[in-house]
Amino acid sequence: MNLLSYGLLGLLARHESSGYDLMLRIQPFWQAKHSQIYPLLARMEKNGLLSSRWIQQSDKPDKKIYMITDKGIHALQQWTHESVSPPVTRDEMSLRLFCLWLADKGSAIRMFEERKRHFNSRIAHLEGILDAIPAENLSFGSQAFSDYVLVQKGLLNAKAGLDWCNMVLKMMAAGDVKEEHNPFILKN
Amino acid sequence: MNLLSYGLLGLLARHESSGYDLMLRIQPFWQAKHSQIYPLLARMEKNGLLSSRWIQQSDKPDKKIYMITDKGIHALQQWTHESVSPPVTRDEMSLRLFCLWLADKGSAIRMFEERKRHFNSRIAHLEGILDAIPAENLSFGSQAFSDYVLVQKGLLNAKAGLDWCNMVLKMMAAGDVKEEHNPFILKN
DNA sequence: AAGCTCATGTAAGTTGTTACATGATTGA
DNA sequence: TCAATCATGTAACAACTTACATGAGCTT
Repeated sequence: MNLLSYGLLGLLARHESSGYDLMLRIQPFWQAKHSQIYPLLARMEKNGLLSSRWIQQSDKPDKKIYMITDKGIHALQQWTHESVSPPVTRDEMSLRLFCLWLADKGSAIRMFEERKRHFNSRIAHLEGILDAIPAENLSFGSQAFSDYVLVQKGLLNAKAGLDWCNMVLKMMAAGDVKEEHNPFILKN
Repeated sequence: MNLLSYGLLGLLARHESSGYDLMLRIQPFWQAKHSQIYPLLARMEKNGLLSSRWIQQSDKPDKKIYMITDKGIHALQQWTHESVSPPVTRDEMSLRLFCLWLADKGSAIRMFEERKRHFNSRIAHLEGILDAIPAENLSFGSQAFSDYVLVQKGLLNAKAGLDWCNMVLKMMAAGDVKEEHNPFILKN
């Protein structure tokens, strides 16, 4: 039982869905390809955490719907009591910044503009999800509250990233203004 | 040549260092264990991107110092021209939030408090790095500018995460206040 | 005496990516 | 007609983690 499998279990605890659908639902919060998800679901079913049935569709390909079992619910609740491991972020851009000093300004600007586009589309996507969350009953035990909290996590993060890009672009535009007079350089 | 190897190349372009030191230097921005770094450095040396020499130490174990070769510098500069792939974040907490609605409030609060501690220690660590960056010559081509930008990236991110934790904790403390009157629920 | 830091490596296992494989329907 | 979406799977490979292995010096 790895972290991804608990994520899938958490999604299936809300409502049954196909592997394809799970892949799409988990995407914004945990990147996983279908080639990782399908075998994992099969293994989880073999271990009795899930059950499945096939749904025939006339217009689209048939699909396999997974649903969580009592054993699955139990495993999920056990997991809730364990401590959470710290986040792992692997961002090529961080590594790129190690050698920003030997890059030309033009390609640096393009890199930050590209990252701004990334954050803007992520913000748009998450705000779309946010709009779909029912505003009534946003109290602790509700699924809407879970969703709200999770989407805000991504949203605040993406906005911080966007702010950072804008800060850096302004600093680069300010050019060779001496740092004593540069309003962008703030230690704290 | 994977992303991590470019990261190591970027660090070695500044100054030569040991595998152990590289592991520590890369840690705050890309989590990698020594067991991944040592074989990678050996492979990079075999491919002519790095060279190495042993340094004897009397008080501590001997160490192997790697330095970047001309071929390594060239590879690094090539990489600078390629497009940057989007960040990948794997945070168990996001998955945990999928099923926040079936957790008890007490363990939820503990989870957020733990995450606050994580962000606080990360902020303290990054501010330590920030203080070591020379404030003079923070203009584009300098290593100090690279460092400043990179540390700000992590810092703004951690601060956004901390704000998010505090927001959620306040929402939970507000309890069953109806959402129309709850000042913490803001769409946008 | 026990555990941490420094220091380098290997072995075995898990996780994640890319590519292969198929095939109908819908929209540009 | 070309590409995308829906839908499920396998195979091969790359990336990453955990555990094994060693050993001196320093701190509690």
